[in-house]
Amino acid sequence: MYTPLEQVRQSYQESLIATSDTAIPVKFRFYTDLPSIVPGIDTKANKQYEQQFFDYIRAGNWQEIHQCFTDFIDRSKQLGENLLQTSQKTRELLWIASRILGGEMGVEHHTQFYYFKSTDYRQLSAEVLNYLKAMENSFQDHQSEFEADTIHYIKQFIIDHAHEEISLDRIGKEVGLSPIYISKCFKDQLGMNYIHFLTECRINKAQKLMRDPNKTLKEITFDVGYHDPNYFSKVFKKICKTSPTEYRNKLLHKV
DNA sequence: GACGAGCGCCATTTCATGAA
DNA sequence: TTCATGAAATGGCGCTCGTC
Repeated sequence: MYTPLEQVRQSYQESLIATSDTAIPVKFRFYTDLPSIVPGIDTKANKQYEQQFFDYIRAGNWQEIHQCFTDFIDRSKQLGENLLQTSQKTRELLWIASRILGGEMGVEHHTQFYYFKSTDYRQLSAEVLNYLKAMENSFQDHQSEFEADTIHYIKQFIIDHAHEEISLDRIGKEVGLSPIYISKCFKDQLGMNYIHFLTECRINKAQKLMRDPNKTLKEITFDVGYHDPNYFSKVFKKICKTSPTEYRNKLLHKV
């Protein structure tokens, strides 16, 4: 509960989340008591972890999603967090994952997050894994049903060859289709242009390469498929809202 | 490394055509 | 009618160069 008037908005938002499912068998819920996704670290870092978790869902990276939940439950157990609170936070994350899959990606699934019956952390882990398995199955069904094989192949081809000289012409020859037709299908099915997808692949790879402090930005520029460090810097800033140097400094805790 | 200007090429869009 | 492709116009991307 908040007393000052200026905190009404915060109170309202928290109430919306807390009351999102009336089927939960608890009388009271104290939102601020819920543990964070990574117990023991600050709020900002937690936000980053949560953002990464959402990216894993969007990318369909189920191995990492499983790992996130396992890590969260293990850490909560080690820190002696209350089981009910951990269970509630887990439900919240599952619910968000469900919203991303359904709302953003059109994945139909019928998993109901009523409540966990678990009486210890081991059972909680097992229940969560079951929920995740069901969600993953829905995701896989959706993929096979709606994503044409050709577009899937082209996506993989771009990911695998993003660091090379790549064009719609080359892809067209690879799959035996017109570059113009490929461009149209790509936009229709993925909602983004071919070049946008290619750029994101390159920037993602660059972000990973920046973890190596021995690699210069010039080297990374060439490693990801660009030929000009200046242009790479411009594209990186446009996509990431920060310069390559600033990003790397934050990554390596040099701020 | 960051930024801006300028240029050429390429991707996208729109419309049209032909084949099945 | 649908699918695959082509032509033309247009806008934006990618790059170079110069400067700080």
